[in-house]
Amino acid sequence: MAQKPSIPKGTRDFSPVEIAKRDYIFNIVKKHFKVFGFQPIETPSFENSDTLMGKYGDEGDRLIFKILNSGDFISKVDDVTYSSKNSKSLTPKISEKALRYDLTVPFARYVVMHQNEIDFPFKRYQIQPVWRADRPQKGRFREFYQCDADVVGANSLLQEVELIQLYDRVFTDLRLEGVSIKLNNRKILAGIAEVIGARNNLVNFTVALDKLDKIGVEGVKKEMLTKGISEQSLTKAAPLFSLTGSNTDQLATLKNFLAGSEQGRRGVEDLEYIIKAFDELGLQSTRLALDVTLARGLNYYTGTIFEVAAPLGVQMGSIGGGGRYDDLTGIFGLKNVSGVGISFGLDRIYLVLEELGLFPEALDRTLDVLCINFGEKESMTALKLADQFRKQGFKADVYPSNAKMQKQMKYANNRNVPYVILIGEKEMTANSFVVKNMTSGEQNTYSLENPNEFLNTL
RNA sequence: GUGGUUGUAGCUCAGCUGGUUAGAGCGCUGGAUUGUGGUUCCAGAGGUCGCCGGUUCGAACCCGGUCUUCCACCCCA
Repeated sequence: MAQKPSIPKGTRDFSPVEIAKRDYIFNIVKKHFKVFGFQPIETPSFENSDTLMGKYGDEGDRLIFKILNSGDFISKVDDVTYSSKNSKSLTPKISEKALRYDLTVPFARYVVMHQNEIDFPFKRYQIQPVWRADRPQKGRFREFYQCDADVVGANSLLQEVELIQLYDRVFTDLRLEGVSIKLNNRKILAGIAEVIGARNNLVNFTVALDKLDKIGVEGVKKEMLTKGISEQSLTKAAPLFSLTGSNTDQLATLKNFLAGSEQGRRGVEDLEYIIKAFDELGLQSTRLALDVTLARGLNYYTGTIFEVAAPLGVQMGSIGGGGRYDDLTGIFGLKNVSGVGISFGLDRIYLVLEELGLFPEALDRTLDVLCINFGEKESMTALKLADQFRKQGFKADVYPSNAKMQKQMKYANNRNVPYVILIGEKEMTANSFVVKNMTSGEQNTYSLENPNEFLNTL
C-alpha cells in the first residue's frame, strides 16, 4: 500500500510561481552585489564538524544538523563512550560532518584555505541554503536561503558605509518602503557594561538589553537581576532605557555616558563616522536608526552590528543582519584579517513582499502565447509559428494534443496566457492566424507571412 | 530543548453531550456548447476523518503515544 508522502518539518516545496518570485528577489540582490564589486563563491552544503562546532555558542551547536558517518559507525565506538549514553561525547564519534549553519563561518574557512590566491580586500557574495535544527515558526524554517555579502581584509569604516548603501539600493529596487537599518557597535555595548560595572556579564547584559522593545524596561531589568547584574548597575544604566531623539542626539548622550570607557568612546566614534557619512550621501528609501539595544551575533561580532527591520506594521522578525568581526579567520589560524558583512533573509523578504503585494504582476506570465491544436497538419504550422516566436525570445507553446477547444482554452486561461493563437482549417487556407486577446476577448487576424506584425504589438 | 496549539475531499472549512450512509463552498470531470476560456445552468467523481494504540455495544468526537502546523520561550534570517 502506498504511504502518504511528506517532507520534513520546517522544509518546503517550491512551485513555479514561488520560484518566479524567489528569482525576482535573487536577481535584484545579485545585481546590486555585482554593481558594488562583490564576486560570487559557493561552498559545500556540509563541512567537517570541527569547522562548525563551537563557532555559534552552545545554542548554535544544538541547532547544527549532524550527518551520521557512513558504514558500521556504531561498532567503532569504544564501550565506555557507548554505554555512557551521553550525546555530547557520543556525537563526535559517530558524526564527523555537519550541514552548513550559516555562510559566514564557511566563508572564513574559505578565506583561510585560499588566502594565497585571494587579492585583498576581497569582496564576495554567496547565495545558498543553510540548515538549522530549530523549531519552525512563521518565517522560520529548518532549511532557508541566506544571501551574504562580506568584505575581508579592509579595516576601513568605508565598508560599513557601502554595505548600508547596498541594503538601501536593494530594498529600494524591491520597492519595499519603510525598511529601517538598525545600527550599533559591540564596543559600545562593552563600554556600557564597563561603565555600569557589569563587565564580566557582558553577554547576559546585552542579551537582556536586546529584548527592550519586546518585554519593556521592567522585563529587561528583571531579567538582568536574575542574570546577576546588580541593582547599582541597573541604576547607572537607567539613561539607556530612555534614549530618544535623532541619531545625533543619541550619540551625544552616549558620548557623555561612555566618557569613562576607552572602548566605549571608540565605538561612539565609529558610529559617528557612519552616521555623518550619510548626512552627506543620503539614502533612497531606508532609514538609518541608531539602536543601542541591538545585540546580535555576539559570538563573533567585534565592531559594527547591523539589523534590518521590516516596515512598520508587518509582523516579521528581522529581514537581514550583519556586522564586523575582527577576528573571525583567527579561529582558523589567519590573524589580523578584519571582515564585515551583511545578510539578506530571502525567505522573510519574500513573505513581506507577499504580504504587501509588492511582487510585479508580470511574474506569473509564464507563457506569452499558446497555440491551439486543431490536428496534425494545423499543429505543424502552429509549431513553425511558435518556433519563430521562440527565436525572438517570446515564451510560446503549442497545445500538445488535439483536445477539445474548450479544454485547451481553459488551460490557457488557468495558465494566465495573455494571447491564444488559433490556426484551423480556415486559417490554413487563408495562410493566416487568429490572435485572441484573453483579457479583452478581442480577436485579430494576421498573415503567416509576417508574424512580426503581431509580435510588435506585444 | 521547554510549554501550548492544530490536523476532516485537491483547497478553505462545518460536523451538537460519543449514536444509522461524514457535509458545504471553491476546484475537478462530463453535458448544455462539433471553432472559443474567464459568467450561468445541469449532472458526476472524489474521504484509511494525520498515523498507531486504548476506552466503549458503538469513536471524526474521549484517553495515551507519535508525526505535522502555528504560537510563546530559548535562540535567530
